Amino acid sequence: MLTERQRLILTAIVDDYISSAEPVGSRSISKRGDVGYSPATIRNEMADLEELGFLEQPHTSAGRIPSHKGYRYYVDHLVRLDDLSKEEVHRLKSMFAEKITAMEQVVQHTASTLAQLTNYTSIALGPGMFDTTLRHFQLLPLNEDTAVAIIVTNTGHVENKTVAIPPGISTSELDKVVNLLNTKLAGVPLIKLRSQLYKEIGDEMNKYVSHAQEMISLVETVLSGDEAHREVYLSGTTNMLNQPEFKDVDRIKTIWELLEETPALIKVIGAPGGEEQGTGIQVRIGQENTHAAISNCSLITATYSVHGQNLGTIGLLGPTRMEYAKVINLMQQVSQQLAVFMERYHK
Amino acid sequence: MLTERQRLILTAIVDDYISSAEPVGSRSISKRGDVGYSPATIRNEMADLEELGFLEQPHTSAGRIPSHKGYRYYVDHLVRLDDLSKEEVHRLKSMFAEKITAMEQVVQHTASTLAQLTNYTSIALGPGMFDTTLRHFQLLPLNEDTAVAIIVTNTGHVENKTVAIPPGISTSELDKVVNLLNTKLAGVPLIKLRSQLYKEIGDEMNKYVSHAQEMISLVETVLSGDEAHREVYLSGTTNMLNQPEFKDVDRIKTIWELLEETPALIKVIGAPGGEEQGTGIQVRIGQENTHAAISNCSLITATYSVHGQNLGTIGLLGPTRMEYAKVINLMQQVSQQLAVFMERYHK
DNA sequence: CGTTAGCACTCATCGGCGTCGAGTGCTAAC
DNA sequence: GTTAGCACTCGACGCCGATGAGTGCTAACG
Repeated sequence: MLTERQRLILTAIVDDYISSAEPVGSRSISKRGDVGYSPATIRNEMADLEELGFLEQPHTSAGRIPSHKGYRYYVDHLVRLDDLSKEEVHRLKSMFAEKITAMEQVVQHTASTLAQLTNYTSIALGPGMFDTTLRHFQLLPLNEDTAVAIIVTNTGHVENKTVAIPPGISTSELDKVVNLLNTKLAGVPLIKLRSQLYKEIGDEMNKYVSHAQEMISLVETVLSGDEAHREVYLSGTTNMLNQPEFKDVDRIKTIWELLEETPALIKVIGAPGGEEQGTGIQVRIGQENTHAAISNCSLITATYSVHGQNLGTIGLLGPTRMEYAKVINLMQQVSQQLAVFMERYHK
Repeated sequence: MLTERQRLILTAIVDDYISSAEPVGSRSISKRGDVGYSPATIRNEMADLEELGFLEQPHTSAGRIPSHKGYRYYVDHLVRLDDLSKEEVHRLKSMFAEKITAMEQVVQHTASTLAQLTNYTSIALGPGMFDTTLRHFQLLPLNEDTAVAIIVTNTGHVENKTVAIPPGISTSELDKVVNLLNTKLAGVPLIKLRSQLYKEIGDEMNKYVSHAQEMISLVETVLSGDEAHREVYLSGTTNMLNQPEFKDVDRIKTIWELLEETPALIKVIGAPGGEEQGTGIQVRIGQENTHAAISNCSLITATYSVHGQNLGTIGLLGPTRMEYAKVINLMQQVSQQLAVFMERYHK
């Protein structure tokens, strides 16, 4: 579709613009050395590229900047993934070489390191509970009308919730119920927990426990909402402010409001988008993002999974003028390392 | 120190500036009606007030704005606390009328409501563990080399941490240790937990448990760091961007970096400052704040406590040009309501 | 003697205007 | 096909002068 020369020039323009943030003119491309043509020739090609929709001009007498389509073509066909710097490799390795820690911590730490290495904002979606199972359930009374309920999953995730104890229930009855739950429901996937509740232990409850109905609804309260509950970790949010495209407060504001809104964020980061050559890395450029607030941002995401089961996502958010080569490269590395870690962790 | 008329004029200027964010001139004060003097007279008084350090002039031919000293005097002597609006009262009441929930949730919810009502940024320092005691300790193996440790306090707070199990330790031994800890250390204040560890159970461990040393250091790992660990909840961070004084990106940046840095934030919010007439409300204006990033902000904090024991703090951060009357009023209400809630909660 | 009207003065803001220069598109020559 | 040359466009920048809000001072007023 594009001639070799056009690809060469487009690459040069995108690279230039990524590092300078200013419209790039024919003269500066010509001077770079890697494109051996005069400004005039380059100008002709640039006019063609603009007609084809890969470039645009902020105003008549300015240089060109890549359009979304231009970035997309660049990411899909032109970007060259050079090697990571030693520092980057070191930082990544050391992260996964640490002592055994909770899965969530690793994800969080990874995201924060990515934000530091790239100077963009990282958004990490913590592991979901799709295939996690109940490891342990506990109900600890704090006083006569309150108790704290604790759920531990096989992945080591701990959820807790304070609940009211229905009046007239003794401690021994609570214990009985908790024991019943642990023996009958241990190993059951969290998402099936509520449906299994009646099936497995409804009868026994009615037989052995007074106030059975109250107890069941108590347990239901504890379980409710937890399936959908996902942690979102943000890091490097102030990095955004370093980018010249966000020197305007209004633009920051809409983005920031999105970042504060966890559910919207989950939707944004989870949406499907352009996939980068089957590596699980997705690149969403500008309006390819579902949310208007980041329609002039690019979001690059990597998912982490175990046994083919997608657990969560790590994303990097920056301007469309993003260092795609560096970021995609980093993401690939991280994705691989995370996969190894998860395999080991889940055994 | 100031004449009645000076106080009247200072009040008018501060009020005006708070609502308009622009230097206020003699003419506009005169026109307000509540100060029955001509612009000329007011000009004379303004010159005096400036000489005394209560006002300053951005440039020669502009109006006056309050200096830090001016704000301080206003807050200490002039501010009039009018009644809260019905909506505000309603929001506050409904917050504490909710069902029994975890203390942390109430604090968090309170802070977020304050941010919404005031359009400033709220910073809440979660309850510390000063007088909380150990309610329950648990160690759940996830696989042969990892376990998740859970600590529950008498206030219903749950901490958890994933730890490595020293090789060669059986499940039954773990159980033995956990039981020992629960029977011997339940009710012990968290801050004394580590020191009591050796005293109370060192002997028994050595007697009944193999690998005693490893087990003790395992438990120590679990306990380490938790005493100092405080949750910080932010809310309404984007509200900052609505203030005209923060339309400049650089200023936002330094503030935001502070907000991202939990330990620094704890220090800032916990520092002592000007106290408002013995109500526990503290007002820190401009450079009274310990951190340079917020030297042109005001921070108003209220502490919540139980039995005279200070548990945590809720703060509101805004420009020095803050609606002191409204905010102080709200804070007083919240502080009282929180105290009642905590009393009830702690019983 | 406190208060106020009058007036000259200061200074930030804003729109208009000319200059500058980066970059383009077109044409003609190589 | 490539490139030098050139006229043209247009945003950025700096320099006015006008405008107007606000001041400080002085003199008059009750």
